[in-house]
Amino acid sequence: MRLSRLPVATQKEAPADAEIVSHQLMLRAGLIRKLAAGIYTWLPMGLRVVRKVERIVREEMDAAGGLELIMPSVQPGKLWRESGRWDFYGPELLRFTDRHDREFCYGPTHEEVITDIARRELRSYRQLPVTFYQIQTKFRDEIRPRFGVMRAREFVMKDAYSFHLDKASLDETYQVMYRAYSAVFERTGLKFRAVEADSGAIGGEVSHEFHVLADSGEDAIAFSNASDYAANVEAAPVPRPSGERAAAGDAMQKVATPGAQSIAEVSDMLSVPPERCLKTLFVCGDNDDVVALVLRGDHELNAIKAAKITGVADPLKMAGAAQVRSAAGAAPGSVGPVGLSCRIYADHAAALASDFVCGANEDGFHFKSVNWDRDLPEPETADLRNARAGDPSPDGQGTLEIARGIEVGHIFKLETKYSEAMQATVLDTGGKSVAMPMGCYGIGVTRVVAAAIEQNHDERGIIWPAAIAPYQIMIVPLNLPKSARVREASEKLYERLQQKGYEVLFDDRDARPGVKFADCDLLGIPVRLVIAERGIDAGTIECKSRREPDPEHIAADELDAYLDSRLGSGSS
RNA sequence: CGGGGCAUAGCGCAGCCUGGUAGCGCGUCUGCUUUGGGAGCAGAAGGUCGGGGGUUCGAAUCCCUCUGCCCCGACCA
Repeated sequence: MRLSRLPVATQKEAPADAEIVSHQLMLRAGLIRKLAAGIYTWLPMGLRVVRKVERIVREEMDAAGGLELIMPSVQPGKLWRESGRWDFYGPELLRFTDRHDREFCYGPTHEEVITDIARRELRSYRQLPVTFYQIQTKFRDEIRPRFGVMRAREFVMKDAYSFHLDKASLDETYQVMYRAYSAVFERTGLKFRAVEADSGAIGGEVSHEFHVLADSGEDAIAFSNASDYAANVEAAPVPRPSGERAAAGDAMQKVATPGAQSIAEVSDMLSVPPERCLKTLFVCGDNDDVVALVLRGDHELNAIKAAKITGVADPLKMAGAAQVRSAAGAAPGSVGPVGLSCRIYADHAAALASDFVCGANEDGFHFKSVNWDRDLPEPETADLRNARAGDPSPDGQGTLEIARGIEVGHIFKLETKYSEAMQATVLDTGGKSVAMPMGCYGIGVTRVVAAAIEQNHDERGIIWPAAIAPYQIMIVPLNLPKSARVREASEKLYERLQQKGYEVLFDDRDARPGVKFADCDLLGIPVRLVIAERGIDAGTIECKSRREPDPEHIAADELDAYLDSRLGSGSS
């Protein structure tokens, strides 16, 4: 590709509404353009990256036995009524009617359609197991699209669905997909981690998310420093601590804490460390009541764990100030578990505290030297908090560290949720009709592109891993208009490298060197080859890897070896 | 959905308070000079000031309204 023929110019400044670095760089480098909130055009340079990712995904899906198909993006509402999701899905589902006033939606996901396919095509256990997949544009009408294509409304996703005779077969395919996903992200050249995740509303079983590691990631993931264990923090269990509660000391005492609302303020005022200040959170119960959750001041409530407690509303909803006052008789900053009549659950660690501080349920007052069993009944205990760095790993090996991640893949077992609702059955070996257990496996293709940039960039621009770079090599001739030798040498090199199968950008513009270097860095092309009079005289080519600080001057006949070492063996 | 903000040239912004026919930087085009890290000089093109309505002799500017976009919040004890 000759840069002079690429009409999309790079930009020095990013639009003011681009918040995160990947969004800014994608705009500046001319990868994408916004059409509307959360809706983007992929320009030629950006599309190439999307295609690279798609190709890796497709190859690994095929290798794992997946069968590619494409389902419609527009889906009849009727199907969604069958599965029960028409009413359940909410405003994220973009709905509309056709001219005959029939209901339709733009697919945010394709369980209904694939289950419909399966129920029509699959009759016998002999056809199973089978995995279908597609790479397709989806639409979710997010409340608040942001971060460019990272959290867009329209996006490209690979979704796969597997169908089975029984649970054992599903488990087996799940493992196959787990390995396929690992292979996909391995090949992209990104640093990633597979983590245990909350499976959400469906099924109790553990699912796995694949995260691209990046400091800007929206998810926190916990992983052991001594084993393979890794989990989304929201799903990481915190085992009950083994220690004994220390003996109670002084008698409970009420102290004035005027103006002290937060744990930090109370802790400061009373000179008691946060871990011995217990906080009490009121959440909505199942039926109009409230439930009190007690945690150590230095711990964070885990909403997903809390919502799983019987009697607590799911999804979790914090009680309003009025509800708190009627339950505790004080404002949120001065409430505690002593004397409450509602149900109380204490996090394991909070239940282990002794001589602790908590709100006195009277505005502006706290209790000191409070002890379970002495000053208030032993609480029911539960795992309520987020895991944090330094906690013991749930698998018993090592301690946890926390990293940030961007969720780019998720695999989970649907079991028979859809096959039962939509009567997707096959005859088993005994001739009996059984609903097929299903698996569901997604990869956010366009999000992978953004995540790759979040993980790989510097102040000059993008640093593509070679496997997903839009082009592998940029030829930068200097003083092209005036030097026939430079023109000849660079044209020849351009020709030769393309012949070898490399994807090459040729900066044949009449621009100053600084402009060319800056664009090359911004675009993140892995290898830059500078052609100038000097090098021609010396018989060398200046080769620079985007990842390395300094160029190397390589003899012309060593070039292939250099490229091999930086890009892997040639061809695309 | 609640709260806040913004909308002026392709991009980044000023002008608005205090009404008088729109400006800066980058980019684009032409010419000359320049050519190893976003060059210099000279010239040029490009704007229904988001839409509609109102006030006024006169509105980018004041008022009303609509639309679009952005930010914050939806763990706080």
